[in-house]
Amino acid sequence: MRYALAMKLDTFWAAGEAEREKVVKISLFCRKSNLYAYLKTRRDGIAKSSALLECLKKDLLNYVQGKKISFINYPLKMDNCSSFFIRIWTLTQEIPYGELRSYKWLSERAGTKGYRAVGAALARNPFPILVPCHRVIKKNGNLGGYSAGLKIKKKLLQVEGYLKKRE
DNA sequence: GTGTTTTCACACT
DNA sequence: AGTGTGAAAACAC
Repeated sequence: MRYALAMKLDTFWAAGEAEREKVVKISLFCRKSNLYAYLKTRRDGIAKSSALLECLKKDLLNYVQGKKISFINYPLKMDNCSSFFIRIWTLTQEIPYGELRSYKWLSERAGTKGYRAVGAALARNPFPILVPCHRVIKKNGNLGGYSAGLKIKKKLLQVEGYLKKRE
């Protein structure tokens, strides 16, 4: 059975999907209409919610209010993904709350010079926030990209205290 | 600043 | 098996 839950997180929206006590996917949207469109496409065969998702919702709501929540203990469904992607996502999970790392740092950690391949792996991260890819930015200090839009990346960095406000 | 090269995994054909 | 494309980096002007 597959479960889904949608929620408003301060300035943006999120949907979570779970399956057998594992998180399958998190989706972030900057507009409510995008969330609705997304839910519409995957309505059939999805039950309302689950204990795991309710717990996650509570944590996420606390997180966007500035509490130092760790998502490291949430079981994530990463099988059927390439081992390279899994390695990158796992290393990303090790970045502590309140710290930034560069794509280069992640590459070296993964033992590769394929900086852009690392970016591609983060671009397809199915678990934004839980796998804190927003803490990975460019070496020169620019933000790099974000799958759900830079606006949300900025917001998350703001929540964790890197950015004062603005932009 | 801009332009070019290096670098790698992945999705295409 | 070959080609193009990135959420990058380094180096050259």
